[in-house]
Amino acid sequence: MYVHPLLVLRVAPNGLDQVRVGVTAGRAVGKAVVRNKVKRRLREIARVRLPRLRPGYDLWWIARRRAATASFADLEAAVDDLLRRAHLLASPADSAAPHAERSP
RNA sequence: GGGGGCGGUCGGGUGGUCGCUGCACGGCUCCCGGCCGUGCAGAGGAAAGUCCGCACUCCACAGGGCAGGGCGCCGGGUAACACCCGGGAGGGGGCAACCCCUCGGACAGGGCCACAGAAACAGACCGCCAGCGGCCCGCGUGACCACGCGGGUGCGGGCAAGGGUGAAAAGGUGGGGUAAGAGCCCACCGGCGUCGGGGGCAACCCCGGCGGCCAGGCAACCCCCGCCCGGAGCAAGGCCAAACAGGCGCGAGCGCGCGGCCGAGGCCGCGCCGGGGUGUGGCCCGCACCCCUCGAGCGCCGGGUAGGCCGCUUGAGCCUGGGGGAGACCCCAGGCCCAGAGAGAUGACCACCGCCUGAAGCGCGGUACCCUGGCCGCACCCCCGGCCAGGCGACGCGCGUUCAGGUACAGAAUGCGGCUUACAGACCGCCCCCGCCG
RNA sequence: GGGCCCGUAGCGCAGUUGGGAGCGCACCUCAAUGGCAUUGAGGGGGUCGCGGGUUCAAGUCCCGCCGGGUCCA
Repeated sequence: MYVHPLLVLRVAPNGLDQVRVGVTAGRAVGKAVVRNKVKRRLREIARVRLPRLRPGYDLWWIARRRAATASFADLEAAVDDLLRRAHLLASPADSAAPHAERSP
């Protein structure tokens, strides 16, 4: 589990040769309009980065309260920060294995 | 020009790149399924809150009643409503246009009305009034004892006008009447009841007559009267149906050797041979695993979980035109198909335009004040006053180039009719008030 | 999609035949102590979640909103 002021990222190996992504925005984020918007933005950000991700893991993005007022660029920066810290980018320079937690 | 009232409409647009959901067509792939391409469509006036009413589905139900809940002036609209329209009565706000609130019953009964006050629904505290009895005080006649008048006090009565309390106290004014008074009686006014006439479908309104002043409030306290309501909810409900468990059937050794146990004939473990089956694979061999009567595996059956499909979007539907009605609304004709997701589809990055607010800019109008010049008056000048011309211009209106900011409330989940709540702003029609000009 | 409960002082809570807004802790002042704690005496502090309505009078009754919690399918 990796934590950022805007987001929480949980990672678990899925035993497949692909990446699966889930997005959550709970009631603390806001009303339905705000929650839907945050989830749409997170899906878009994850979709663009999909081909650059290390396969074999499930990614669970959880929006925190301050994500409701964050800009799109702020969310992008948060996602990139968490991906880097989780060693999930499939670049050859970073070859360390991600620290996967037990599946909940 | 400014401010306001009522009714109604809209609530961003166009284009590009990368993406999402559904449907149709075409293509690819070995089936299930999936992929690619093209085209079309893809959130709201409140989709919201879930406060009412329906449709729909399942369960229950002969009929009636009880309990519980809701509604409550009259007429109309509607599938129905606690909604809507029109009207009525009472109360309130606003100069006005107009807006808001209330609506069966208090002689069917029960209950409550704090504090204050005599009394809160029935009466007498201070009072007012005569009568009776003794005593006290004062005044007058008179000899201090008697008599008369007035006052105080006591007793049993009459009265309800005045004072005072309170949110609320037995109608108001005037007159008659009385020991004092009182609707006790009379006139008028107000209210109630009733009768007659007129208007209105009705609630109700208007006019006239008569009657007696019989007399509080709260039913958003219980209650009474009238009307309405069976329960649950699309996770309703229906269809298909893995895995595991269950039932039935089919189903290949009662082989050999070694070891152990004991009731001496079997049981258990291991190995070998044979056979059956599953997986891998296009098929055979091979390999791995399971089983051979305490049974692997296969087939069938019922209920049905995970999961999938239907329900699921053609409907009290939308648009246009015509007609009826005061309106809500209804009728007719023609045309249209307009989201259907399933952790829940509209996003991201721009470009241009639109709308609103503010600042600067330009143009037009230009009264007051100020500056300059000229003329006139006092007349030699200054000062002062008046008139004319020019300049600067608070301010108003218009224009649209520039810059900055803003562009709300809010996301369908079975559908529909209402109610309530949130909302940047824009537009249309009618009406009211104020100011200015003609 | 339905059912129920709560909101009162800074915090935790009472408040029924509708008429006084209260209790404990905390806070302030004074006393006691050399000082602190304990203790004793006194005191301040409230849009009763918000807005309407019924009533003479509403924390209490009725209606509509807002926030929080909980249960069932």
